[in-house]
Amino acid sequence: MTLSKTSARYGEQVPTPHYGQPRYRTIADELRQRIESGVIPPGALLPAESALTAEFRASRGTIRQAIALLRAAGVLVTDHGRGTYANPGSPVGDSASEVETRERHIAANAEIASLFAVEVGTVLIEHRSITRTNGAVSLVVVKYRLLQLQRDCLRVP
Amino acid sequence: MTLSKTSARYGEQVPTPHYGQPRYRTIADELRQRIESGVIPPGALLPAESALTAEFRASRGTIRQAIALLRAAGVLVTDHGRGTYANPGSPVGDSASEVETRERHIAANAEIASLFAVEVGTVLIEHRSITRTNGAVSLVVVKYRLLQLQRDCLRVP
DNA sequence: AGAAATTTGTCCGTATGTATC
DNA sequence: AGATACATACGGACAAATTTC
Repeated sequence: MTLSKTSARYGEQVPTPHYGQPRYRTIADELRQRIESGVIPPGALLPAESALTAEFRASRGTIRQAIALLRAAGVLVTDHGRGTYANPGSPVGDSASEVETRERHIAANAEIASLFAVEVGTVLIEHRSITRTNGAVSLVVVKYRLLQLQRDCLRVP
Repeated sequence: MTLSKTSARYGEQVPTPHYGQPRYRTIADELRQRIESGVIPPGALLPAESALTAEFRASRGTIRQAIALLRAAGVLVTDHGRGTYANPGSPVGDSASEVETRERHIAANAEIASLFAVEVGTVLIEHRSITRTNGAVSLVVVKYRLLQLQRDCLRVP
């Protein structure tokens, strides 16, 4: 029911709710900014997870989720008993972009239905892809395709 | 070493130790095999996380780690309140297909505006792509981009 | 070389929010 | 509106790799 804006700010303890951005993404953005701004130079070790836990007042799992995000983006590298450090060999370091995708079934509206030459209300697959560059949404891609089962593509073992 | 009694076999449940492969990877391999072997056909929903928890006798976090692995590999797709299913796989790309594209400027509606975090009515670039396979429309892709990128690349070293 | 401390890896259980059916 | 299912977050425990003493 679309609750009005709760004036909850981060930095304090949030029980569980994720307003707007989840906590781990906020932390990831903060860490990436530190790297891009030079606070954490390339190759330098980040504070230990236990330290980040204390600083961001988040659980270790949440910190690790944030780190995993940046590791997947190639921004960070982690060695087992050693630590996590800023990847010295990141191409631009700046244009790190993450893609978030999502698929769902939808009923075709008039516009889409006419494109596919099907009846309005026909179930289609909608594939959404949101690309964030430096944390900001830079590209949105929406794909539509028919729900028909594809007998043409067979998996090879 | 010299501790020859590290065996906490317990029969079925492993308390914490990870022998050889971590548990979540073993589970991921098992799930992948089910998909490739056809036990879980493309597009079919996987059992819910709660069900997998019971079947593999693992915690939900571990199940989710396994699923995340396959999702990153493009094997699985997850919808929020719906479920996780085997990725139907590659789009068409089968027989002769033609692509028709068009690009134009549009004003952001409420939905798109919120995604980009801009005001409704902001001018965006819309790129449409219609793919016809054997004459019939099989795929429609709509991309949205900001008209001006904000202070991204092009940094002086 | 060995032992302890540090740090990341894995796993569990629980609670609550949010989206979908 | 209720049930179901995924998402986020917390806290604790132990394992494994590395560093330090």
